[in-house]
Parts: sequence; C-alpha cells; structure tokens
Amino acid sequence: MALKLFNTLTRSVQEFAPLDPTGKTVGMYCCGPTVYDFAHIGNWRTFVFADLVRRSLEFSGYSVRHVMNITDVEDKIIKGVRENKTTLREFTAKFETAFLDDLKALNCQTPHVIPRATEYIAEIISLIEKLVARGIAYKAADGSVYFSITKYQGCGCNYGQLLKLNFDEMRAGERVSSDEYEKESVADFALWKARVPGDGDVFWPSPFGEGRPGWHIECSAMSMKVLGESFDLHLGGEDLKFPHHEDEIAQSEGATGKPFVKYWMHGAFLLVEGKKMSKSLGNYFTLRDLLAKGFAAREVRYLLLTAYYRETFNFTLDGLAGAKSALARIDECVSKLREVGRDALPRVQADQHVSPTSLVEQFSAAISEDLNISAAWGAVFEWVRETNTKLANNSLSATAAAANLAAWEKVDSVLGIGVKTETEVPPEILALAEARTAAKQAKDFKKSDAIRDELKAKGWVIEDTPKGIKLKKL
RNA sequence: GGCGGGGUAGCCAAGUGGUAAGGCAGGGCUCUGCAAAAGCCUCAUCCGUCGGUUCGAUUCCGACCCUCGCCUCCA
Repeated sequence: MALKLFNTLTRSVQEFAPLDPTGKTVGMYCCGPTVYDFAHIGNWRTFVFADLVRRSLEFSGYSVRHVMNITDVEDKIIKGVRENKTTLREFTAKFETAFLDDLKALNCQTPHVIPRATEYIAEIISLIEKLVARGIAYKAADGSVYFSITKYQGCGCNYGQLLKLNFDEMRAGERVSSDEYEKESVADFALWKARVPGDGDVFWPSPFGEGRPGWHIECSAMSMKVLGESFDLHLGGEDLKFPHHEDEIAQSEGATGKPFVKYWMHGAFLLVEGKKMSKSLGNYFTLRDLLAKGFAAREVRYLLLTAYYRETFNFTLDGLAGAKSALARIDECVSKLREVGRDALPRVQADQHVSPTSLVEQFSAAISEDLNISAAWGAVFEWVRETNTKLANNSLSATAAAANLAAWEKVDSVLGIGVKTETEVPPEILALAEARTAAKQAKDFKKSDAIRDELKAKGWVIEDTPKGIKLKKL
C-alpha cells in the first residue's frame, strides 16, 4: 500500500516517492537535541514521532538512512559550561549520554548516523564560505557572518517556503529588541558568531575570525554532508519550521542551487495538563521524572503514540495511567497467545503463503494514510477483543495463535511497544503465593484472602486461572 | 497585528455528504469459595454557536464564540 505523508512544503498529503531512482533507499534527517539539559516529554514526542516515521517507512519496504544530529555548541550550553566551570565536551557528554539512554528506553531505533556539530566545524565553515562567495552572506562590523535574506531573494530564491511570512506585519516591539547585532536587516540571521569574552574556551578559528557556528547552519552542513545536497525527508517539531528550517533551506539552496529536501514533516506541540510546559507551573516532565513515578518507558511511548502527530497533544498523568491499563490489555492478550502458539510460530513465520491477516491489512491501511495512528490502534484493539473471545472459548489452534502472533509482531515492528518484560518472582513472593494456595486448598479462605492482600501490598497481584495461579507485578 | 492548528461522550481520541472507530473511567454480566489491572457486553438521537447549500451535514460554505501554537532560544 502506498505510503502517504503530509508535506509541510506543499501543505498537502502526498504519496511518498523517494529521490532514489530505484525507489528503495530513503535519506531522513531529524533535528536532534541541544544537549544542555535532560530532554523533556515534549522533546520526546518529537523523537518518538520521528521513530514512527522511520519504522513506517521500513514497514513500507524502504531502506532508511536515519540521521539525527546533536547540537553540542550553542548559547545555553556555553552558559552551562561557564556556570559549571567545566569543559564543553564534559558538559555536553553528560546530557548526550542521558539522551541516548532515554531514546533507547523509549524503544526508538538508534539513528544510523549521529553527527555532533563540533565535529563538523570544517563543513560548516566551507558552507559559509560558499555563501559568502555567492554574495548571499556578509561579514558585519561585529566580526560575525550573517545570511542576507534580501540577497538570497534577489537570486530568485523563495524565503518563506514552509510558512507564509510577512515581515512588515511582524510585531514591531520585538523586532527592535531582537536587533542587537550589527545586521544589515532584522531578518538576517547569524551563520558564524564572532568570539566574545563570555564564550571562554568555546571558539574555533576560521577565515572570518575566531568564533562559533550559528545554530541553523549546523544542520545544513551536517545533513548535506551525510545525506547529500538533496535528500528525501527532514523532520522536526513544528516550532522549528521558522526560523530554523526555513533558514536551513535558505542556506542549503543558497549554497548549492539545488532543492534541499523533498518532504518536510513536523510533529505538533505537546501540552501538559492543558498548558505549555514550564518549570514554574510544575508541569515540566523529563522521562526520568515519569519513571521515578513508577511508569514504564513503554507506557510513555504508547501514550505519545496514541495521537495523530499533526495535532496538539495534551499529556496528562491521568492519561498516562490510562495508557498503562490499555497496554496491560494488549500484553495480556499477547501473552496468552504466546502460551498457545509459541511452538508453531517458527513454522508459521517460515510459511510465505500465509496471507496477511485483517489486523495487518487494517493496520497498514491506517498507517498509509499519513500515519493515522489512532485508526491503527483501533485495529489493534479490535483484534485484541476478537482474539480474546477465541482464546476464551478455546477455538484457536496453535497454528492460528501463531499466525496471530506473527501478525502482531509485524504490527509491533511499527509501534515498537514490545512485550512486557516478565519480572522475576522473588522467592519471598513465591512462598507467599504457595502458602495462599495451601490455605485455599484447606478451604481456609480467610487466611488465603489475607495473604492475597499482603501480596497486593507488596505490589503483586495474584490471579486464579484454570491452569493455576498467575502472579503479576503491579 | 500577521500566519496556522483545534473545538466529537466524564476524560483521551479517529472518522464520514446518508446518519458516530478505538482506549481509559463508569455500569452490567461470566469464570471463581470470594476475587482480580481475567474475559465478554454496555455506555454520544449526536459531533462549539448561528445561518446557508442539499432529499439529507458532524462532515461543504459563511459569520461568530472559545482555545492552542508560531512570528524571539525552543521539539
């Protein structure tokens, strides 16, 4: 089924067709984190969205080359280095490691290339030189190099591809306050920031003098170096459309004269408890904060994946609790399926003639429509209900169960929810469970119920099933 | 002020010119000694408001109200 995606560039849903003439490989770039702090739940929405895009492309049969940068030089980082009296590398390494750990915890596929801005200074400088040579960039009196939007437009280029811009209508008050550099025009942006005393040791030599790269140029330089001057997909949060992405287009197309990116995709914003996240409102969560509250990373992933990526998502702790329950329902079904069909699974998976189940068909249809994840979950839960009914009346053969498992695994290759890791039952808990069973058999229900309560207090739920007891960690 | 999203059951959230997926919570039931974060069933005469087009609109058009975001570092 052809994959359709919304392209910010054309403001329409388009059938995806890669630049690769063989139609197989896809180059995908996602703006990564600026490593000055732990990533928060809003950041994670974007990265989980990017992971969904990548997995959906792979599900559709493409071979994806996924690049995500690390911005490891920038104002807030320099401030952090100064305040912590440390080095740039030491400061950023801590947050970079934490970010990659969290990314893994959320079961996001690791990008194939993770370039750091500080390792691409040479590429950045040469890109700026190209722009200077073409007359689109200029060195100002303060020693910084700026991109001239007027000159760029003068070459027949379009500044404002991702959204409509009207500089005359932009709010006057803020224009003045933002005009703190020696730029020729307010809209011009820095490509190279001249060294200032506050930068400390953070500077590099360049033909324009000592300094450091501007934020926008980093992504242009890294993405083109790794994926080529024109590539397929560029993702990011919607707040990056302007100025970041617009400037990337301007710098890249201004330097190469070629179209930069074919499809731009933007993930919508995330609110927490209906409000924009902020530390003062107490609604600012990192992944670590949520894990500390007893939630699992896969529950967070599930919740972030319940809503359509193009719409604002309201993240709430109640919602997360609901996500936990919903996920438990899927886990229960898959685990029962595994009991029945495990042995037949390899045979079923090896059999190429097994036709796709309605689960896979409905799921693919939903994903193909610009990643309609809500409809995709709808298909999953309908399948769960049907499967549970069959499991309950024993009408599912081992082969049929295995076929269902195989279908689930295919679907989960996109969802990335995985299975709940079975927690090892501690001997103490097991002993209590056995004592309860003994009391039950002796018809001492008072005692057996007391033990059940005790187990619950210790965080374990015990269930009686036709096949015996079942212990579950809360 | 400019530009762009939204307003669908208690909450979250799809969708369609022909009468509303799914999840959570709630209610009922089943297995059970009793239970269960076990399973099944049920749960919007109605899709912000008011007009218009239509045989028919939640879905198209217009106006209005509310809300969120971007325009400045920001996922």
